[in-house]
Amino acid sequence: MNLTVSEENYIKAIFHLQQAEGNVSTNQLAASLHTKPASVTDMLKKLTHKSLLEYEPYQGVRLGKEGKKQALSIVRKHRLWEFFLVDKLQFGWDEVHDVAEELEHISSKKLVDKLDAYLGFPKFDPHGDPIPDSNGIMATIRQFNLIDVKPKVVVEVCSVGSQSAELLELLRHKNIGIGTELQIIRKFEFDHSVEISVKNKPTITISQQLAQALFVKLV
Amino acid sequence: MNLTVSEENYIKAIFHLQQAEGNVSTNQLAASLHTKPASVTDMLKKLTHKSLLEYEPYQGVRLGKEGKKQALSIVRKHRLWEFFLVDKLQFGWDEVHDVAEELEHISSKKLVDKLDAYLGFPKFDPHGDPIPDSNGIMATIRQFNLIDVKPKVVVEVCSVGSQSAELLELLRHKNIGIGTELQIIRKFEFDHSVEISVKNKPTITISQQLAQALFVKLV
DNA sequence: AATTATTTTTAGGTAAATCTAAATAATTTA
DNA sequence: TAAATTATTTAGATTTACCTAAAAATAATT
Repeated sequence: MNLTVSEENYIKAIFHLQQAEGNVSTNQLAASLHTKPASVTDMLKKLTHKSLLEYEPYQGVRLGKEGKKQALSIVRKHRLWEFFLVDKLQFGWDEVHDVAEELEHISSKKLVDKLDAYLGFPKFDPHGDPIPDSNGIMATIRQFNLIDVKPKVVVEVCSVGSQSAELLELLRHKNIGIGTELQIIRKFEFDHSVEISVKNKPTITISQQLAQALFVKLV
Repeated sequence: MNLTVSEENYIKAIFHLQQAEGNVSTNQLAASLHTKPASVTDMLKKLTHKSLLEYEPYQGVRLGKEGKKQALSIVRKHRLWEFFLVDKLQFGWDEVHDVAEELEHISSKKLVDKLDAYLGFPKFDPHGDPIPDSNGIMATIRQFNLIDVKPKVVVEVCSVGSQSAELLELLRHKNIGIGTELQIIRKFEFDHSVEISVKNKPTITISQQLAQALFVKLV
């Protein structure tokens, strides 16, 4: 099933809007895609014809089985590229979205799977959203990037960004591992470093790079 | 100047066909782009209107100043992505072209420059073609990837693929450096390893990975 | 040089993805 | 529930990048 960039963007938008409730409305889609309702209706008909959607005129739309599969593939690519941009190319976590919007449409499955392996099969992207694996399965508990957590909050480390030797060494040195509880003390604007307290011991400071590699959940 | 994917493909095709002689013909372009001459004429008019080409009806076409700049930018992206795929994602040098054809159209300049830095500012892609730098300047002497050189040929090492510590250590161990002369003895199909003789000493065997990291010129 | 062959352009048409304006269905409100 | 409002669809155009077929320009050949 080969989709155009435009078709992929519709599938992705429906996927994101569908999350909580059932059907997605034409107007919601038009707003989300910065297009007009009439254009949406056209595309819904086309994608329904391709068996990607379940759509009844005037009743909104939801993804069909094949549509879900396609959506997960696009989301997987988007989030893997975001991870790559932050972890390898030193982009800030807040400047990767637009580039990933372009990269997610590169079609090679082999590329995506090799990228995934190269990155160490990360489970969460730099915004804390789960990355579907090559079978479309992803974690359900939402995690946060440590750098996004507000001061005073207590969190528990769930996973780390990559399995690189350098990162693991640094974590051991700082006594941080999966399951470690820590409290955010304060954040410094200048270099985005974060002051934390691990297991109620004296505070330490960790760099922006390290904070971005830690995924946590609220406790 | 924002170009569509199709426009970029025309600019790139003209760039490659233009290399030796002066003007590129409509038929040449049609063949190269797998399209029809009539379509080419349409696009040539459009790109001329955008001041990218110098085009006289029936006289063929060549890139203008702005067209050259755009072409170099596309070629730069294509070759950097090829380098990335081979050097980081472990693609074979012969399976990267199609994926790079897609990646070269990603527009972010910041992405390309960061990728360049991440790769260690390589001067040649995995096929030995020079990679333009961010100002569009590239090496003029054509180099070959060692893995492409036929048995019996004597070559001189010109540059290495990356500056990684692991690669440099391996090269020191094998007594290979910039300027080293070596002869290709034979190549093994099974694992693509290459038997070579360094400075007329007894032969040694180098892996596919190492051979792909070495760029050489004929002596 | 005149004819033939080739190349290139023009003219008119198609499919994808968009648009505006008008018509129709669904929902809300008085 | 009937009218008013909102949401959605239909109808008809537009733009981009293609196409085919025919006309025009250039090049090759006798």
